[in-house]
Amino acid sequence: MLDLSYVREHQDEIRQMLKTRAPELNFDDFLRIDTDRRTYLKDLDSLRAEKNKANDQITQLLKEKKDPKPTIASMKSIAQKIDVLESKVGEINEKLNQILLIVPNKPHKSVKSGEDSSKNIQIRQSETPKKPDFELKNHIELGQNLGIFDLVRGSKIAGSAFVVYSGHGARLQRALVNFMLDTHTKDHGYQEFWPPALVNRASMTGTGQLPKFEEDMYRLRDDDLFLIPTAEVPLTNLHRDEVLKEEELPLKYTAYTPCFRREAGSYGKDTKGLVRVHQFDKVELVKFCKPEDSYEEHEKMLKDAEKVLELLKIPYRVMQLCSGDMGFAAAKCYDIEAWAPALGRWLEVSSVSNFEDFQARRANIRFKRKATGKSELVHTLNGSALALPRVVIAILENFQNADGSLLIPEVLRPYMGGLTILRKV
RNA sequence: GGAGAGAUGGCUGAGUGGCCGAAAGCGUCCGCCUCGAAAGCGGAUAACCCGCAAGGGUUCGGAGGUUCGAAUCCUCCUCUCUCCGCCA
Repeated sequence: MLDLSYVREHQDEIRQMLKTRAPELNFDDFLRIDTDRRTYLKDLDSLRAEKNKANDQITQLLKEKKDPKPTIASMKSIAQKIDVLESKVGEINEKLNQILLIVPNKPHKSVKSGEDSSKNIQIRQSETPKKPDFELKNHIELGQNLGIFDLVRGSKIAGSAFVVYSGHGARLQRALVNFMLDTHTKDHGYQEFWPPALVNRASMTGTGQLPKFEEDMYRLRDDDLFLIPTAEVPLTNLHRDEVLKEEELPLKYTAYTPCFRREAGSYGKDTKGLVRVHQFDKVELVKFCKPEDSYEEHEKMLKDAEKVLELLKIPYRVMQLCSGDMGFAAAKCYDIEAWAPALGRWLEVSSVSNFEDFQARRANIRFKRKATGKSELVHTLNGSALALPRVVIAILENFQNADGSLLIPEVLRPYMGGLTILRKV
């Protein structure tokens, strides 16, 4: 959510931003509603001041044992006027808030403007992926041959785009989760959490999934709960409606959770194998920090996420997203993409975003600044580190041998009971 | 699922119709003291909205209602705690 007075004072900038990021929004309507609201609010304030004065008079009269009847009568008529105006203001507030909640964040000045991913900028690349001297099998064939996951049965027990891992594949999930969590807690100083996978409407609104993207979420209608699409939601909402202490910032949190995405409207895209599934596992990083630190913390978080791929020795590149390719709530975003040689594609395995105060304003997350004694909104950041299925794809396709066996990345071996190579069953 | 109790500032907690934006304590900040600190003493300290300011307004879990007037009374909702039931 943007700051209303900022919007008011930077109309041209916001109008320009909405053109690319939310063309369906009628900005003039919005401004008109805002003006109306301010007019009514002023009237309401002065009426209330009158009422309060009358109220004091009544108190005084009662104390002096004089007759308060005439003052009570005039106060009654003021109260009626207030009632009318209050309901009007209530309606307007509702309208304004509804709009404000679907206005996307404005990109940071370092973000290039552009329509889609073609305008993204490559920041760096770990190494040039090397071409093997044998014919590569894709991850689906490898996975099936090695017996580590089963899409047909996933589809039988849940539906299409659900997967069941088995045997060494199941253990690989566990290994990846533990490896990633250990890396972030021991080497990068994040505090570990194990949050609920179901959250309420307020939480989903706080991080920006609602109200705009309700269609993309799995929802439990009877209880009005939502399956989390990412651990960002519960982790960020840990501090919803809280005032943090300046000296405890930045807070660095990490969690493994399953993630659930309906992927409504994306049928036909990436339908192959593990690239896009409805339920997947992910280790997430979340930070709360002071506004002046957020861009530095953003770069650090990116490095923390990259480190996982470095350790796994998976080729990757870092892209900076252009304005049109960024998510709704982000002010700046990097994607990390892992190389999948058999698919011949870079696969997004992480998205590292700085939301500035966009989520903090929605979720009311503040900190008390010592120098001023005032509370301010924090900046929130998050990044995947990493999403598992595409990492599995990258491992399978990069570490396969000519005979169809799979080399286990060195850092994972301790988590796989010392297993170094996975052979056909 | 049933019965009862509760929700007040950064935190704990008093307040049962007007003198309450709210006692007290903790915490925090400033000053005194000290070589410095601790302790002690004195003072300040909720958030938000409108306004250049003076000032005005809103907010006691949320939404309605009663009343001239609600933290306080009534209704509904949410959450927390205790007991019972069920259960991994």
